[in-house]
Amino acid sequence: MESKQNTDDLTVIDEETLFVVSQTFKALSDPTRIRILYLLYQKECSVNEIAETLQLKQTTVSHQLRFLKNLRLVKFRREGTTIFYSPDDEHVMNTLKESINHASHM
Amino acid sequence: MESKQNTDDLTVIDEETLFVVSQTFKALSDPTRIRILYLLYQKECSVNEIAETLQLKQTTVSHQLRFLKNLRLVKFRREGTTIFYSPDDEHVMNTLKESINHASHM
DNA sequence: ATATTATATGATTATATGCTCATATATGTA
DNA sequence: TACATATATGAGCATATAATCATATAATAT
Repeated sequence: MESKQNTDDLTVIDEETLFVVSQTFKALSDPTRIRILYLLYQKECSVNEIAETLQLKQTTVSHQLRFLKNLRLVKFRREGTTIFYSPDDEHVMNTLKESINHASHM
Repeated sequence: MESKQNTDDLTVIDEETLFVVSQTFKALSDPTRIRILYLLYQKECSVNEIAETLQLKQTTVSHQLRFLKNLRLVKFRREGTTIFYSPDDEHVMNTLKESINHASHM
């Protein structure tokens, strides 16, 4: 782990790691994004499929997909006019699944 | 897992789980809270120790600790006028540590 | 070229968030 | 009691965020 140590032997998180980690958790901190990711985890979906399944506006889904795309948490492929999205970060998806499991067993 | 299934066999996250999970990740989505939690993971600290170590205002630390306390992510004990904080959710701390490790190895 | 369908983008608005200041509360001590 | 120290709280402000509307872009078919 990239880190510095002070005189008390405390490990300090470097700036870049702090940024990446906080951004990643921010992606998972919104109910809409969680629902989208969890849906994609189960099934590759088009934008409209996501919107219909989760009862969201198409633009809302599109905006959130852009967010997730920027963080490389989802990938996509085009088929005609339709674009299919799927998860693209195994580690983050595992974290999400684990947390959902943990929370739902409380 | 508490869940419902629709005709496409898609698991939908129940409202309560969705709330808990998103709140938990929200706690980890802020750099200041990450730094506080990571410090407490290494060493039980008083409010002032946290503030001095991380170069934060005492009030800032106190507000963030209240946030973390409400989610039961930290616990505390009193010793005179000093209050010592420490982590109180092993699962969340493991998630945080794992993510920091993962991100710092990129 | 025009129409249709799917998706993306920009602007706007309402709400949430995090930090700071001033101040309150709590404990211990002279 | 009065004072000092540690921590907590409330209000205000600046910024971030998420949803929505209107509209743009892209691919396809007629």
